[in-house]
Amino acid sequence: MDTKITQIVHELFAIDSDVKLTRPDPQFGDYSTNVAMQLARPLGRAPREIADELAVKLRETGEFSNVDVAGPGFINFTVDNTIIVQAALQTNAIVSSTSSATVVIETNNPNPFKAMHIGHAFNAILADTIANLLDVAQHHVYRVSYHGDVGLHVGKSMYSLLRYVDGDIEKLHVIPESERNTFMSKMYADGSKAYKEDDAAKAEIDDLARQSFEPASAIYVQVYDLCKAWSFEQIDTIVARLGNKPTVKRFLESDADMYGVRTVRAHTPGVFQESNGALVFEGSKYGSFDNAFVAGNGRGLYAARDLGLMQLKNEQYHPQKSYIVTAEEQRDYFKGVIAAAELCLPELKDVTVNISTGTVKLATGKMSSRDGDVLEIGWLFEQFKQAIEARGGTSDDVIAAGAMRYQFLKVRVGSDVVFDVNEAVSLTGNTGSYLQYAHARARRILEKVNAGGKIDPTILSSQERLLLSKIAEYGEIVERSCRELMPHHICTYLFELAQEFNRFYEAHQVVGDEYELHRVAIVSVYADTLKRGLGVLGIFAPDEM
RNA sequence: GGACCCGUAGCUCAGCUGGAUAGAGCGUCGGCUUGCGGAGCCGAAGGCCAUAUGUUCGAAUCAUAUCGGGUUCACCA
Repeated sequence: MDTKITQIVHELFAIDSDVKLTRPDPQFGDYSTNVAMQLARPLGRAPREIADELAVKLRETGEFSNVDVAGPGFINFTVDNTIIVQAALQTNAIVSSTSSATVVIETNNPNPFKAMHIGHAFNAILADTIANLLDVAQHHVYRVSYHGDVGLHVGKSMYSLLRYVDGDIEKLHVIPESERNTFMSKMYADGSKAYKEDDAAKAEIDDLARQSFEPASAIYVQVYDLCKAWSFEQIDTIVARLGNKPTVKRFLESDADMYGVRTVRAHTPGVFQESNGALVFEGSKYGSFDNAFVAGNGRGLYAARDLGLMQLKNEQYHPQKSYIVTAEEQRDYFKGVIAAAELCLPELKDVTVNISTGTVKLATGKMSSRDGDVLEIGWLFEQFKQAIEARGGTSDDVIAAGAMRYQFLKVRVGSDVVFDVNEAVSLTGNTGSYLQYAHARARRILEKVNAGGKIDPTILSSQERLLLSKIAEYGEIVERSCRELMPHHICTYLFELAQEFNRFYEAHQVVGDEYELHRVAIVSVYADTLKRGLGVLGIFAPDEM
């Protein structure tokens, strides 16, 4: 349709224009373009005059049932019902503008030896959904995870753990699986506290941190290996519970370290400078800040490991793009690491992209792991469950996860999420539960009747037309979400879609009506579209709840 | 202090590749109700889109400045 208009503009005014059709307020028509106003300047003529001239030609094509010029020079199009119905039935035609690429994305990266909280859930859910978008865009997607299994935080946990075990690993084995997360969380918190308050403990923890690279005792190895395994089990379980798709590989900092350090050394001097024994990258020249990649004691730091990780990913997958989703605190930091990586390894140019998220704040106040004021993910599941059951519904993890995912995904990537448990759990308004319910309700109608009817364009009511037109918009919305890697567009759309359906539903009887076959067909397309959209968000669309 | 991000209704947010009267949800107030699942629908009130200047036929959207908030600034991760 837009190419047709471009063509007419060219014939009439000999100008190449970039005609984009937008969806105006329904009162104006089905589609709209402001091309006349854009042409006003180059042509030196009044926009309405140009619009009128274009409108005449456009009417002659016979493709539109109505062409209007309105306002300062908009051209509004109304198409025939047949076109609306056709478009609603062909929503899967998402044209991917770019050709398929190989893409790597970290869909979760919590550290072992620490507990997972709501912030980890946010990161994992968003990253996984972005991976879904990359899937939809026909890329070859590898979902991976990355975990910090070495360093200071390990030292802190090991300090408490070794004291707890006191030479007897059996003391860990007797801890029931259900209590491990809390236990590990406490171990880390205790070690953290000791590190801050006690100089002797600090020295010991520093040594235990060093041992995460080169263990000095058999018991260290035993405890470390067991707790690390526990952590990964825990992480995998929770991430799956959140509705994330499985990852294909787990990268570890302990593996990345060697690669990174070697690369840093190979480019010193040059990319890196030596300063008091440390190897430093002058990130301040690249919109970041000066940062040590290798410490004065020769040990690799976080940045070196991220650099090494980029190499590992490249060796394994040779991706055209590699996405890392992190909190905004790491934004400048990653700018530096990426700049350094591109200088050391030209083949990594323009590959790694850091997508930074906002922070999760609790409506009750700031979240702080130090004060223990964090929302534990298991607790959150329980809250959703209770709220749904309080409404007389039955809930399982899949439904609770859907509600949770939506809460995180509905805001623009980069915005903070203010997580109000009561609001998230309220189940009314713009929530995942509303959409899940909307889907279940539509499915229940479909259960009661025979399918096989067809939508009849000649009898569309205004509500039916609005609903079908909204359904037809699906492809455009998903395309935009994929292009921008912003899932929230889909959330906004699906909510509007469900609202449109509820208006239709309020106005029309489906079952038993003389137009039953026609309406059932509409409900069916609607339910499928809603389900598909929720699917992209990783939200399960239940048939009943 | 430097760099980056943000400031839209009482609250939480969309809208930002410049376009028609700035939209939702929650909350408030008022309707609908013998219903295919009311977790709904309809309506009302509520906005100098932080402020100022500029660019433009046209600015919530772009630019500059100011004010207010956040993040970050090497041997932690």
